[in-house]
Amino acid sequence: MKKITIKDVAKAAGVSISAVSRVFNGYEDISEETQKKVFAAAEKLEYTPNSAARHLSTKKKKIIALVLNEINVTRGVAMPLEILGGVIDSVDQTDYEFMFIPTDRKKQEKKSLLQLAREYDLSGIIIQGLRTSDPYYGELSALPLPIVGIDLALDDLNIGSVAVDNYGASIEVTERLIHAGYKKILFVNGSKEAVVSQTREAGYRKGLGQYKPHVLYADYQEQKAFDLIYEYPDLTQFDAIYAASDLMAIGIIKALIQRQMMNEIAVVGFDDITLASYITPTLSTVRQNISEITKNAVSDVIEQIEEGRVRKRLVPYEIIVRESAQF
Amino acid sequence: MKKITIKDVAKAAGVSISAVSRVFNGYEDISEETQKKVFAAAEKLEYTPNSAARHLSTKKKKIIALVLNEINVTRGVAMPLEILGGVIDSVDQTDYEFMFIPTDRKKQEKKSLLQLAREYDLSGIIIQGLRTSDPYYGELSALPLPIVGIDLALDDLNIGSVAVDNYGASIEVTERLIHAGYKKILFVNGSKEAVVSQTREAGYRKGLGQYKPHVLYADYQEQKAFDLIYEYPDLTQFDAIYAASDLMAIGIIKALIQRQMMNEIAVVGFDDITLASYITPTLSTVRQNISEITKNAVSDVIEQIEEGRVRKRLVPYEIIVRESAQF
DNA sequence: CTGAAAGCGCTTACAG
DNA sequence: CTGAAAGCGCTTACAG
Repeated sequence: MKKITIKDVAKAAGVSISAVSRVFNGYEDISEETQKKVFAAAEKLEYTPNSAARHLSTKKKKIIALVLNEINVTRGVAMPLEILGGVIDSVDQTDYEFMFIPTDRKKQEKKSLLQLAREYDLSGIIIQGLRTSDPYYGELSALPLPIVGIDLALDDLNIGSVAVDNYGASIEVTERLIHAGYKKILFVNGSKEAVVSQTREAGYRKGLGQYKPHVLYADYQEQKAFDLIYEYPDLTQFDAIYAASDLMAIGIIKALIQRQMMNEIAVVGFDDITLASYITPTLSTVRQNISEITKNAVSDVIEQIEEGRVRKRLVPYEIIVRESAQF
Repeated sequence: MKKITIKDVAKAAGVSISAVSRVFNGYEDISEETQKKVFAAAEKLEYTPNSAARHLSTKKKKIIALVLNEINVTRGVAMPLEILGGVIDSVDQTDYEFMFIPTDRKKQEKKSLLQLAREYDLSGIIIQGLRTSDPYYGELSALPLPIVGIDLALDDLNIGSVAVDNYGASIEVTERLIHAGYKKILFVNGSKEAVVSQTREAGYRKGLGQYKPHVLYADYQEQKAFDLIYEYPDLTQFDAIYAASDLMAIGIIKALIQRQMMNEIAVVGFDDITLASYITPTLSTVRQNISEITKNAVSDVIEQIEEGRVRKRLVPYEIIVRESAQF
């Protein structure tokens, strides 16, 4: 493939490469005639400035990276895709460049976040899906770089965060269940390492008040949640099950149906994934507004980059009542 | 954020920058001692070669880009995510770099594929989600660059393609329906512009043989498919409906249930999205093996880059019989 | 085995 | 308003 560089355009337009560069960067002090010649030549040659060269020579870079951890774990859960799409759309409306950096445990061990930031001259990072046990998690506080975590509750005041109000939502779910007469509530949590898990569990415990907590862990997996409930010795001690994710709630519903106990136990999930409204019975759950989250994440990193202000932001949730739990 | 460059490492290690570069690029003719000093210095400084500088100065670039069109159209359909994850995993196992380029109509109009390729010095492109009406679609044939389309049936022998055998699958679905006694089959297609739509429809027509085709279009939308079937004047003229996507099939099932006709009409979908096995009745469909598709797409672009061989590849499908159609 | 130097394709003070 | 030149951080023949 033939390379077309700024020199080719300059020659074709009969001007210097400085002139071409200035035209492409929207400088004001360029005669209209030069602009026209440059654009004409560029168009004819299908010229685009080379990204690497531009990045290398430009002073103030404007690149926001979205670092997504473990995106391909669960088939059928489109949340990382929604986040990706949302962040892309938001960044597109600014003059920042977008960069997508998928990661996982192995990659984290090979290259630190700081190295990643240096490698690509990042201006700021939005990161999602981290567990407390991830290498990047420990690195966060020391990072000399604007950073916003999604679903990441760190006390560190230098790290931005945007998350649905997991704590408040869990309190409300629990309290409403209690008010509706469900006082023996089992909480099926994901993993102890996920920050969201901890927060949701804390809300559940808070919401319970005087009532006794019961917590099991199913690692955010439908099958594990199914097994847990299917094999649980004495389910009659519960009248409601609140799961930290819809997928686990669905596993629980299947197990309850098998055990013919769906009528005796209410089930509430979290996320409002697509499946929630398609299964039978339809699933009551807490909806996260992903596009609200991504919009804020982007505007917050930019604010952090440009003004240094760090925000801890909670995005409102919505409780969706469907067939699996009336409360 | 302090920049650490090759100079800092060279100074810290007490060698020239050439030596540092050679060590990082795995050259053989470097004394072990130099290697150790360089690695020690690099580690201490958390140095990583700057990507832009490296790209600019290196001769043979090795970058494979995944261009995904319109990723955020349908909530709950995780296929683009599966493709993304699959391509990332495959590229990770090679010495090529991965780059993600999301696009849409507007972006396509602003920057051509050729310009994109030049901007990032791409070695090869994997592209998915194109419709025949997209600007990039028309550009494909003239692109002087290794390219593999997913779900893209172009006659052009210079463009690689990997796709499930849409034609064969549609023939088999149709023929099996006929053999099972369903001879009045309605085909609900997506859009006329999508290449996959055309291929699936062709298979349907072929499989019908002597029987009469009936085709409607619902733009791959559940709601449109629902409306179409819900309002269709005389459904008794059909005994089966074959939809070009699961999502439309689900809309159709909902409409048939509303009209109390689910028992009289068999429904078959395409894709095997997660929802297919969760709805009631569970959906018979054609499964695409996404990971097989992505694996082949990556190995095919690389083969095209390195050896110039272009493949047109069909990946096997699997017909999944569930409750909505026994055939 | 090692270093000095040219060059990758841009941007941006600087001088005119 | 315009061009020549330095510099961004690397890689890679080249000479030793």
